[in-house]
Amino acid sequence: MRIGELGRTVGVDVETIRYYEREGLLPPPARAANGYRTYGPGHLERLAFIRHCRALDMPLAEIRRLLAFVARPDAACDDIDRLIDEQLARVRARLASMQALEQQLIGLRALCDSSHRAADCGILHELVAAAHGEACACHPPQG
Amino acid sequence: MRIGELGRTVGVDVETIRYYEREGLLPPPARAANGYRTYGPGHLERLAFIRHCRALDMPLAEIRRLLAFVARPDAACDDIDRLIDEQLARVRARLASMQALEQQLIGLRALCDSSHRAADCGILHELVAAAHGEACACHPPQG
DNA sequence: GCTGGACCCTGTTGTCGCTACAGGGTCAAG
DNA sequence: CTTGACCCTGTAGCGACAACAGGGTCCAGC
Repeated sequence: MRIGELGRTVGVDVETIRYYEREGLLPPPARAANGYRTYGPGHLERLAFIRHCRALDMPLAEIRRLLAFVARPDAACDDIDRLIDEQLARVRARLASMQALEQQLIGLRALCDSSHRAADCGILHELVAAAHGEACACHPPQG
Repeated sequence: MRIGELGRTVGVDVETIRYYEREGLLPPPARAANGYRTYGPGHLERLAFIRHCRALDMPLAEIRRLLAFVARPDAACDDIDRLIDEQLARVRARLASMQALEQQLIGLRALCDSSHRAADCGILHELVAAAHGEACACHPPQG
């Protein structure tokens, strides 16, 4: 199996596969006489594993840690739990800040809903007022 | 006003201010005899505007567009509305995908909650199963 | 035999929004 | 006269790729 077929099968770009190899996430495959990379089912499985973890938005460093657990099945799995918990905490923190951001944008959008000149635009006024340090819908006094 | 005072006042790192100047977001200030940058109230206002927009997670390219509107107050503000709408759409799309991700991680976490060997870890099994293309809690059949 | 196009290779550079140096200059206080 | 805070330019790094440049390889069709 060559790199193109592997990429199509797993749904990963060819350049990304080579990148994972450079980064040590995927072991270097055998080479054909012409220098082409030749992959086996083990590579396919490992790449699919990486892709799945990436779909869960895990950074490559954490995937590396997980791959180490796959290789050592006798280790305690407390660390795996902790890894997922950390990941969940990060996602939730990011979620909260994005929800706040959504509210700010909704407030800003409500200030302008008809067609007029930029000079009278509530959105622009609000942003400029913020620049003056005045109270604004985006950054109310309570923080 | 020198760069350090400007940075402290607005709450922007000194290196970031120089970066904004390089990127053309902030006009090059006058220089003192010793070469130090010398800022006036106009710079302060503009930098605060940028900072506020960045707090709304706008990419620098969009802030550039907004700054162009501030400079031309007679332009129609439809584009400003559209810009905020686009921003809101991006935030909401990201929000939806992060909520899905949170659910996937919760499902994954539920598979393992006691101390045992990695070989028996439900999380690891699930991730490996995903690598085999089998149905999994993270990527259920309906997509 | 020869050409076109799909595929493969290595290596470098670009993306975004900073951040962190390295290696120097300037200035006021002690 | 030295210390330390501040300033300068320029370059490299981050994460996770994407997008080339500039080549080699292979197979089908004419």
